Amino acid sequence: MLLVVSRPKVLVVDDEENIRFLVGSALTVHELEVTAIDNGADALHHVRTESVDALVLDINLPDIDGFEVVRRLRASGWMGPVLFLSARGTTEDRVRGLTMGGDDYVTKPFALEELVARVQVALRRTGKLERRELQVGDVVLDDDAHEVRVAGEPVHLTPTEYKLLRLLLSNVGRVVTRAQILDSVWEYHFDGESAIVETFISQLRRKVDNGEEELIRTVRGVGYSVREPR
Amino acid sequence: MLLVVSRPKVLVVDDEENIRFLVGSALTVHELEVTAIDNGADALHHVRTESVDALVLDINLPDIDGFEVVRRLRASGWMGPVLFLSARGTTEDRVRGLTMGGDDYVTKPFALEELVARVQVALRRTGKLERRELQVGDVVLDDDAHEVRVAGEPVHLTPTEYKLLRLLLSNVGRVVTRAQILDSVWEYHFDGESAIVETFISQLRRKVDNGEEELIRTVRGVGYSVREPR
DNA sequence: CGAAACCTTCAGGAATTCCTCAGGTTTTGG
DNA sequence: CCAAAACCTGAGGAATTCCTGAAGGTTTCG
Repeated sequence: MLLVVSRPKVLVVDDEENIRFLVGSALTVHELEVTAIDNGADALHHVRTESVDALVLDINLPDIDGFEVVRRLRASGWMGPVLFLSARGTTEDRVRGLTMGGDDYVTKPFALEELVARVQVALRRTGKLERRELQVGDVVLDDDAHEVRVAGEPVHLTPTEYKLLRLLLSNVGRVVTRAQILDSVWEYHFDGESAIVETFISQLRRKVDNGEEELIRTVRGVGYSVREPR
Repeated sequence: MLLVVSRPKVLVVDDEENIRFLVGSALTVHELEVTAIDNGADALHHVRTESVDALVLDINLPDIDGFEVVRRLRASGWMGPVLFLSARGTTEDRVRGLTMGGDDYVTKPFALEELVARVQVALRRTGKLERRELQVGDVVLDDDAHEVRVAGEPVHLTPTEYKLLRLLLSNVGRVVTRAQILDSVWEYHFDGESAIVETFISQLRRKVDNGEEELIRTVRGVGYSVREPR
């Protein structure tokens, strides 16, 4: 059963088709609902009539300057976060002045991953994006805090233990093979004879498995799995 | 449902179109309600008939000198804060003499960021804008006073230490990676080999971390985080 | 210009984490 | 029921990561 939570809505405004496509794709892949517009006037109209949670906005637009777009939006009461895009050098000083506080800016060319990350940070700050958590039973893995809690109590895991638990939890109900584990947690592509997986599984169980009902199940000859919570 | 809180109103008076636009944009983006006027007479009229919480005022106006504008406003009982703009050198001495009673001045060319910050400080002083403080446990970072207090006692931080602490506190409950730190506090996009983050974390801990329960937690292999207060 | 404050690098040492090994336990198949 | 296979787990040295003081260089301010 899948509960579809309404996803945060991001409006991307840029006159370059190319940028719109790239940024739009990247954001969509990361579970955001994206609309793309190529000019300031339509963008203004869209924000005012639809609900928009965040704005990615080029400064050099064909009609209305990006700053002016934000100025007008603020004047009409829209308070959402804005991420400015600008070509390096041209407007850096102006941007710097405008982007204290909640807003942010990145200069082209930029790394898509970074841009996505910043949009997500902004959305989390405004509460539009929930925490990235994996939960099974009373074990919670919080990717933002990079912390694991068992029955509410924080439990300390080493980086490798964390990666392993993360892999298992994101495959609830499925068996993860030893090869998959080696491939994903370590970067071995070979395998063969190493008890390293067993060693870490063992440590994980000690830290995370609270006697009652075993969280990590051994599937003999195959790998390990975490059972779905009833 | 949207609750529109009334925003502080700022009047910008300058005869240069360019300045009006820049300053106006910067202030609007930062959630202030801005009106822009290009001469002294209209400015006088506006302040007297509308409600204005703060004034950004060029000294060299085409009609009435900026000083004179303020003199008359004070005479008619308007007590709001004034931020003078002046070209470097020309009137610095005179300004200095006039800006005792809570007013302030900046010389052109100025950084927008700085100007916005000063307007905000003035508005907070007069109670029109709430204070921005970040607090976790008994550590308080006061952005207006640019001051940090631990258990009530002021603690001196260098600018870089301050930025770092600010970054950590504004991401409570979330891990800030070493890369994010370098990106945000320094402006490195490159490298990975520098103990500089560790060095500053170390100094910060010495100044801010009062034995009891560690404020800044090391997340090995990832970065640092400040845990939410329980 | 000189002093003070600040930033940055470096290096030794401390703390943590990784990973192999070896011996024990459980499961499987005949 | 037995033997082999598969798995579990503790220990300890090696490797990595982090901490922190000191020293040199830079900037700021009077």
